[in-house]
Amino acid sequence: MEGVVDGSGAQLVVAELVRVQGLLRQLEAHLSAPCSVELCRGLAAQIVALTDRSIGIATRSFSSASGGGAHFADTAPPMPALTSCTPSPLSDGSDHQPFRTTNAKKRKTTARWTSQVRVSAAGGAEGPADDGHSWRKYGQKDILGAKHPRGYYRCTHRNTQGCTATKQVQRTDDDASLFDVVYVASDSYGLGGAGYGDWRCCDGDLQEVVSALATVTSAPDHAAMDAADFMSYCFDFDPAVYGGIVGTPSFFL
DNA sequence: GCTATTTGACCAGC
DNA sequence: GCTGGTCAAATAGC
Repeated sequence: MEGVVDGSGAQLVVAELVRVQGLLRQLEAHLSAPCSVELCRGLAAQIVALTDRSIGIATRSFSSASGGGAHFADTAPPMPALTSCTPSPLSDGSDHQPFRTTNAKKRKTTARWTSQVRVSAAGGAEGPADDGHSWRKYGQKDILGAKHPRGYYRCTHRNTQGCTATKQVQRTDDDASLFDVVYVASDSYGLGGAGYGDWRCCDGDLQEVVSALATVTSAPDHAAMDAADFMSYCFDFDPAVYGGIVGTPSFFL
């Protein structure tokens, strides 16, 4: 069996496989030492998600090159289900910047990466559905021109494991059942161009969110990624858990 | 008593 | 000086 993969697709697949290899090594290390079941489970979930994505990327590459000798499309598994992601006002092609290096530094001088999504409240809850990570609220602020205050959350493991991720949650002005959630990662642990291998936070899911941000920024063909790829990278999106991300940001650097 | 949340104050960037 | 992000003391819930 043979196939032809276009260059960008091949690069993405290779990048994914490198990540899989790294995760497997982490898992192997944990298996030979005292290990949190949750941590190992998180690593396994990441490996599964990455392999799914690799297959999906390869499938699309083969499909796009169908006129040039692709042969895998009819046998490869489908892409992970991300079809619940629909366009939102956040990705309307305006100058909105859902994923960016933040130039406007405030206080912190380290580089920061943000990822913004719009999520719906779970059953009319006060806030967006639990995203599966551990957050602790540390502040709330009325924002000029906004009808609703913005809540500030940091990783629960900030003090114990040096996890520096934060997120901001704000109810949208036009629809009280929707929330804009901004995840923020800093490069305190070498995220800036150095990959994602220096995490000390044991919250596997959160670790993946932020490490994914760094991986995307350093991916060789990140510009070719679409919104589904982005969400897949950043959240391993599970609508059953997250309560429905109704908007996926356009990819931006 | 411990942990999480609230909220006013403080600080830095513009 | 204004605004947004963070700090930290006070408070609430378990």
